[in-house]
Amino acid sequence: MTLVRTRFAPSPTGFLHLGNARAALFSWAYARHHGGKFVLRIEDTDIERSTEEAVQVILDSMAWLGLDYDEGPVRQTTRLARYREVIDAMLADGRAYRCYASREEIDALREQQREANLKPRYDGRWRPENAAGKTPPAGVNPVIRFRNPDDGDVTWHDLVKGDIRISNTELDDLVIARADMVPTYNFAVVVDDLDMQITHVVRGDDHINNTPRQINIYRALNAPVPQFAHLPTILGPDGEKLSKRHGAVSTMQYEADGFLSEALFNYLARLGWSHGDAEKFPRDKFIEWFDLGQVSKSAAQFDQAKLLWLNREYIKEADNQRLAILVKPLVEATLRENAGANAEVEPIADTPALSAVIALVKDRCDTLAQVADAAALFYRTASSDAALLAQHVTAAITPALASLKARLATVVWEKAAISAALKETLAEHQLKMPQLAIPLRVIVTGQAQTPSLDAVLELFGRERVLHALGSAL
RNA sequence: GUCCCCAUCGUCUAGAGGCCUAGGACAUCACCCUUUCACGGUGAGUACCCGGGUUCGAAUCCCGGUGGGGACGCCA
Repeated sequence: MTLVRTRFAPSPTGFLHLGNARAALFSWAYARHHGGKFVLRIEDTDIERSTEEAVQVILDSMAWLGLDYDEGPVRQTTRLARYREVIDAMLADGRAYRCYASREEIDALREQQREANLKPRYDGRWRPENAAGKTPPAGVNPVIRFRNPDDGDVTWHDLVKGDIRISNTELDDLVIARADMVPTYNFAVVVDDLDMQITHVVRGDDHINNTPRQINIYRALNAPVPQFAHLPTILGPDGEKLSKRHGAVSTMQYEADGFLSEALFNYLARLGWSHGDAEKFPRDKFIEWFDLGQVSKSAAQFDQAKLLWLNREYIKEADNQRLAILVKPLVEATLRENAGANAEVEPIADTPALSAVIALVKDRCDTLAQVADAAALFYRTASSDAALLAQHVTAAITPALASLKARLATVVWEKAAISAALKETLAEHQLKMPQLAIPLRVIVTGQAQTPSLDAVLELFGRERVLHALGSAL
């Protein structure tokens, strides 16, 4: 029984969108489930577009989601000599050859084929047998092409999609090294997966069409072919493919938007994979249950509403101290925003304790951003809203408010006693709770809707409540 | 255009020939609870793409359409 080794091999050319993140997640889970190893490789052979920032984003995203790797990150640009070595060997015995065709020439060929309703394919014009009489044009650095088999089929049993067969007549001699000798994707992956002894290649199904080319290279290298598992695409809310230029959102954006990483983890795990009726499960259950056989074959549409539901669920059960740490900067940002851009805003007060505030408000929040908004109420000086006051604090209710104020001045300051004071006032003035509660909310908090009033008053503190009542009456 | 992949409620999915008058979850709607807003509880509606086979019997197997997605780079 060979050890399972999987890898995640993103290219650092922008942010890591959800499709990539899920490929990483499934690849990671497969290795973890089987007690294998998970390798991170940075595919940075596209030197033009690869950036250091993008590498960092990949690292950050994986760390946030808790996808730990056993080896790497290995950068392809550090392995150039190795690719060169393999290419030289292939060149030496004709498994690969130099092609001197210019880009313009190839473009023209493709154009011509498209017009004839043919699939654009390289025609083998610099294959040794065709180039016999030709002299390489002076000053042209050739690209290296892989000599693909001319006939026969390439077949493999995909662990997600099942048996797939593609005819070699559909393929052509692909470029494996650019004119500057930097290898291209299809070649570098094979050499890397080989050298890193990857046993299971788990990746997006947009790579299905690359797979037969890669299998042919494995064969040319006389190397064992790994197992392949091609995951279905994640579609955006509009049913379009998620891509960097179309509606895709960076994984880290979800953190910024107030999602808990366990919620995104769970959502991504459940998107395109299932375990019976299980909807909400922790990461260790996912590892225990995960297998490629349960991955669905068809593309899945991203559903923000369901992610929000999971986020709400995880917020509800999250430790309040932990939430307080995550939410504090958001509350301060909200206060700063309310105060105006230039205003000095001090760090939020210690009383009431942020964790206590969060405990009270979190039930009604989908995101940490909403938690912060709700919590900010307890830390800003009540901005009295004249219109709301006029609407709710009528002459009819002032006597009751006054007697409540008197009671609150002496009552023991805790929820039950405050509640009792409210009820006594109601009885005395023959009122229903909403008749008193809403004006009081408006006076104390500046808004008509808040969590349970007794709890809100308790957290606001006697001083602030009496002060607010004093200025309103 | 050529090739490849896919097809169950609006969405994610369960379903491996009879257990399916198709189950769960999100969303929606209704009712209940209620100190407002929420939370919570109960319930409802909504789906097997179409057409042919195979079979005593098909959401499940086969073929053909249709629809969607992907690939066809000196990108990955």
